[in-house]
Amino acid sequence: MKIMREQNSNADFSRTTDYAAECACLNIRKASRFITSLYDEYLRPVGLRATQLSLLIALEQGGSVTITSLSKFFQMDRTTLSRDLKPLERQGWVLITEGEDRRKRFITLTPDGQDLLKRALPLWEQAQIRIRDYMGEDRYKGLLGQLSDILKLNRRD
Amino acid sequence: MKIMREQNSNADFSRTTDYAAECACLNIRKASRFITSLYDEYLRPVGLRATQLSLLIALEQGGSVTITSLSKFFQMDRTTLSRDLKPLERQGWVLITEGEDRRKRFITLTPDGQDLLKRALPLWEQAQIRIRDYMGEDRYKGLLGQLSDILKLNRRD
DNA sequence: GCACAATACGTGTATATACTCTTAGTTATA
DNA sequence: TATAACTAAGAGTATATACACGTATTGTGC
Repeated sequence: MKIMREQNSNADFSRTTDYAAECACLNIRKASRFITSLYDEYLRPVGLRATQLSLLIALEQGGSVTITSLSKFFQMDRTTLSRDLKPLERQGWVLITEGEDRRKRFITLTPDGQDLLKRALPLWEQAQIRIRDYMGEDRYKGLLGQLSDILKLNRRD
Repeated sequence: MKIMREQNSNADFSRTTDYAAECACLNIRKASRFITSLYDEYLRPVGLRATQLSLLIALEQGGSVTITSLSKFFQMDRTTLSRDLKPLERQGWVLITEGEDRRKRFITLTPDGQDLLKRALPLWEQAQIRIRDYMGEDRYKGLLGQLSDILKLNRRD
């Protein structure tokens, strides 16, 4: 009986095309999942995730910063960043201390965190090269440009 | 004392530029966060998140499908999809039933789910228009093309 | 028909994400 | 100076994400 048209794994998503091909959100989330898993894979030997590496790098180069300022840099909710820091603190890679203004908390990279970062950066470069070589220099730069364009829509400063 | 160079909120991330400007993962995650929050904002009146809307649409147009086949369509881990469905099931928007092959579970959109979808789609269109108008038709299409290029790197079929 | 491989799925665990509400501390103002 | 407004952060809750491991079911080769 042809009624049970989809009672198998070869589902027909063809009519989904409009949405699937046009939705910026769906497509950027798909790409984000994939890219993240690729970077995570490269970073696995040192036990870091992509997001965590980005935090360590920002801390190494930004010095001692507050949670709110770091969250602005990453254009990320403050409470998200706060929770992202927890595993890093537990592992002893970052240190969170009180400021003179006792509302503020300052985050600092520890020596252990710096060591880890030294080991992680070459792995990051490999992932970087993988994507760049695959896409080609021009398309890669184009992508980065467009991603940065999108974020400009968010500027409230 | 100039030692306390960063003991304030105006942290200097300038030297982070190399990484921040070049890392595909960081930039796509930032853009993904922003785009997602934008779509979520438009969808809030109907109590749907962007990811959830994408699931409902796929189900409406794909019919009754298994978890694994749906996860492949979204290029998403099977267990992630499984958990994404939980809130939708709890709200009565999708129904999960056993197949003849008792390993399989078939997911179907309920009438309530269809109603919700009808109310949600116009909101999705508004978000869609927002981004498209901002970027311009050409850049928008370019972005979608590049996101889809990235995913081709993942093809193992 | 049975042993083994392959398939489909769930659970446990951990990170990533953001909204709402609350608390504590600081600054501005009447 | 007392109070209101503002700023910085935490906690509660809920969704999104994926890996490792385990279990049940089905298919296959002999």
